[in-house]
Amino acid sequence: MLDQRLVREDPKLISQELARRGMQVDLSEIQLIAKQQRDLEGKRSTLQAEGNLIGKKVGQLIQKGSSPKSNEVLKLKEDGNLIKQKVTALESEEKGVAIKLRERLLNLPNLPDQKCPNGRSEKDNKQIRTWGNPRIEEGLKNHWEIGEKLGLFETERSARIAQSRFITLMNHGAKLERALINFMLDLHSAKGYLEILPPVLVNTASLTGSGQLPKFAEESFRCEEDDLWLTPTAEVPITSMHRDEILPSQRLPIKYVAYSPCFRREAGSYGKDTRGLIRLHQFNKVELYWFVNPDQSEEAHEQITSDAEDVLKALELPYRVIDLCTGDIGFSASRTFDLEVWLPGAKTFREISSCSTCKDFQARRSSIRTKQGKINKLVHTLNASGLAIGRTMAAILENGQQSDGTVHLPKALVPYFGADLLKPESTDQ
RNA sequence: GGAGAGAUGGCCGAGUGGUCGAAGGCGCAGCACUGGAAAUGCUGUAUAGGGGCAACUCUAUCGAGGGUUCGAAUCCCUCUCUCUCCGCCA
Repeated sequence: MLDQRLVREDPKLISQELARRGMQVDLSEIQLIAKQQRDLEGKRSTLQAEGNLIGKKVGQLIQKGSSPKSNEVLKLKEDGNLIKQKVTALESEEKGVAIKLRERLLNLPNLPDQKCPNGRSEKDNKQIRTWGNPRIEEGLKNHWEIGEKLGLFETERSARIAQSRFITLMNHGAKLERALINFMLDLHSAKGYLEILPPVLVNTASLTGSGQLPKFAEESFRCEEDDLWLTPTAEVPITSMHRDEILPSQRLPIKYVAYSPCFRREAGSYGKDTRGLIRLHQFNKVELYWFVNPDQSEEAHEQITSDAEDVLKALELPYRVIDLCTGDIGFSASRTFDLEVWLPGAKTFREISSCSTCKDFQARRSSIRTKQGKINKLVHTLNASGLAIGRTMAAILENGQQSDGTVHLPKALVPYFGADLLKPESTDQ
């Protein structure tokens, strides 16, 4: 959410910055609403001050022995009633305006960072750096071909169990998924991240707090009868961990690592990535999340990105880092670095982690502040996948594939998986 | 699911119609005392919004929403949540 003070005082700046996202937003109306709200509040509180004074006078008179039915008291009561009527009217008007204002504000995305490169689509994203040597050969297989041959997962039966875009991992596939989750959690915990395992059903306030609602309701699965939603990312429950809190400045930064399953409806992506592990309604992810002092979010952004990169390095997976342009960053983000892993079978780089700074955008929606001296300031929040597990498995399969049909596993995984090679097993059911 | 109890500031806890944003304690911060500390003493210590260069000031907030009243933490209604016991259950 944007600061309503900024909306009142400098709407031009907002429309200018949103234009960098490719949005043409006329803020004159919302500015008007914001001003209206403040004027009503001013009028109302002045009136209330008068009313309070009358109340005090009546109390004093009665305590000094005046009769509650004396003319003086009756006159004051009458005045009080008059004011009460006016206040009630103003209040209901103010409430309506405030709700309208909040609605509008909740639908506006974050302002892009000054350093976020201008652009209209992913074509305008900037590559920052690359790591590793992408394996480029003809005849390499896609990860689902490898996985199916090795009996790692089951696609068709999963559609029977649930729908398309669900997967059932089996045998070594299930074990590899588990190994990856544990490996990543351990790697990040060792760096000082506090591990949490949050609820995956979250309420409407949580989804609103991190920015998924109200605008993207069609992206999440919903349990209508309970006002609960399946979380699309652990970012949602983690943000709400500290909703409505004031965090002591010396406690910051707070760094969490969370494993959670994630659920996305993937509305509007019919026919895209229908095979394999890339785009599923349910997938596993290890998420990194920071709450920081507002003046430290830029360094934090570099650091959280580098922490996510460390996973790819440890897994020996070539990747590149992309600075998303203003037209491609998400709703809550101010700046985003995507990590894209090389998939030699698909001969392409695929997003495997999104590292964003939301600055005070989520903090304002969720009311998360920190005390700096006497002043309370909104904290800044950052999140990064560290990493998406399914896509990591896809990358491992495609990068580690060998001509004999086996898959070589990165050394770092051996203690978790128990072997350095995936091969067809006779234990298949 | 059944029965009961409760929700007050960072925490504990008092307050059942009048000047209460709220006693007292704990915690925290500053000052004094000390060689330094402990102990002690004094002072200060909620949040949001508005006005003012500032000192400061106005309004709201005692789980949430409504009502009664000139006036509500206190009375009435509705809801939510928490706790205890019983039942069921991974």
